[in-house]
Amino acid sequence: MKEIEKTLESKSVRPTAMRILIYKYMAEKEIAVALTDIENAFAKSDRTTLYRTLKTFEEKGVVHQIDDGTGIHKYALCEPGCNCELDQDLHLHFHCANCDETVCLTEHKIPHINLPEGFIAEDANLVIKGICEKCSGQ
Amino acid sequence: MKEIEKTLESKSVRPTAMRILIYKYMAEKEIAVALTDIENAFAKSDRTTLYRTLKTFEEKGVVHQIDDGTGIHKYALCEPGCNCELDQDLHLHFHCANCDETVCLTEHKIPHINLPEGFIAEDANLVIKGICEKCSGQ
DNA sequence: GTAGCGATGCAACGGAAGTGCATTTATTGT
DNA sequence: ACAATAAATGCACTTCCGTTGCATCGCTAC
Ligand SMILES: [Mn+2]
Ligand SMILES: [Mn+2]
Ligand SMILES: [Zn+2]
Ligand SMILES: [Zn+2]
Repeated sequence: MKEIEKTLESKSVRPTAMRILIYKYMAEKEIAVALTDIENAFAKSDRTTLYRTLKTFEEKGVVHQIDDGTGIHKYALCEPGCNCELDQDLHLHFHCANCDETVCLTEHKIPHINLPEGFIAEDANLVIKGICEKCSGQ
Repeated sequence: MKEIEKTLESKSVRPTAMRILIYKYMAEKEIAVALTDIENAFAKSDRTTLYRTLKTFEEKGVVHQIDDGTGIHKYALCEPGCNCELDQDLHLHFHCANCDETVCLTEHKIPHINLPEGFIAEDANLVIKGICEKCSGQ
């Protein structure tokens, strides 16, 4: 518990009760979560607060936003040392077509791509869609 | 003109007036287009028709849908020989942070990725965000 | 204590995707 | 050519999320 407070404070995020709960929820889940997921997990919660909490978390480098192609914004906690604010932690994401869960594959970085003349890369997003380990049954 | 009709018919899409117009519009643009773009291009057009036209085009392999991370569905004509229905034409896409335009880089295929044990890949989406050739000024 | 600022909660807005159903237009069979 | 059938189009409406405005609450500093 104190652990979470320290983490938040180290990223200049005031550790309010709600924020600690959200952080804890995301830490327990090992998959990317959507705003609606959190909303459903906490009966007594307001969507706006959750929305702004995630926004703050993102700005302060507590979480990173994931676009897995479903059209729904998902979020996952940043690993220690993740520099995703600087687009320096370009790991790929896997979205399961069966269970709809999305996971970070933090060990798998996006390979460097040679672009045509004139194109300048600043950020990259690579999502693999398929069947996850849980659903493939092994 | 006859050319377009033949293309559509070869993909079992009836070449109606509207469909030919939309196809022509997409062929002239060299970038991915959103439903709203088409809507604005044709003053006298109904969104539903455009929506369903794009859906038909996609199902029949005339266009492929692009998720460039903006949250807006975009579409581009399939190159001749593109097998994107079968997830066999995994080229990457480039989204310009400056002009918001998205282009297909059909020559640049998504590199093969080794996934952890148990994960089965079926599809992939790679979007590079940055500054396009037009905006980088060369 | 009180002034000030950040966090929270409620309500409402907005864009875009998607659906139901009536109408028009094209195709087919006689 | 005509009727029957199917496909395409148009209008209205819905839903889902993300987003914003504004009032209120609660902590913190002076
Ligand atoms: Mn991630
Ligand atoms: Mn493309
Ligand atoms: Zn799964
Ligand atoms: Zn550009």
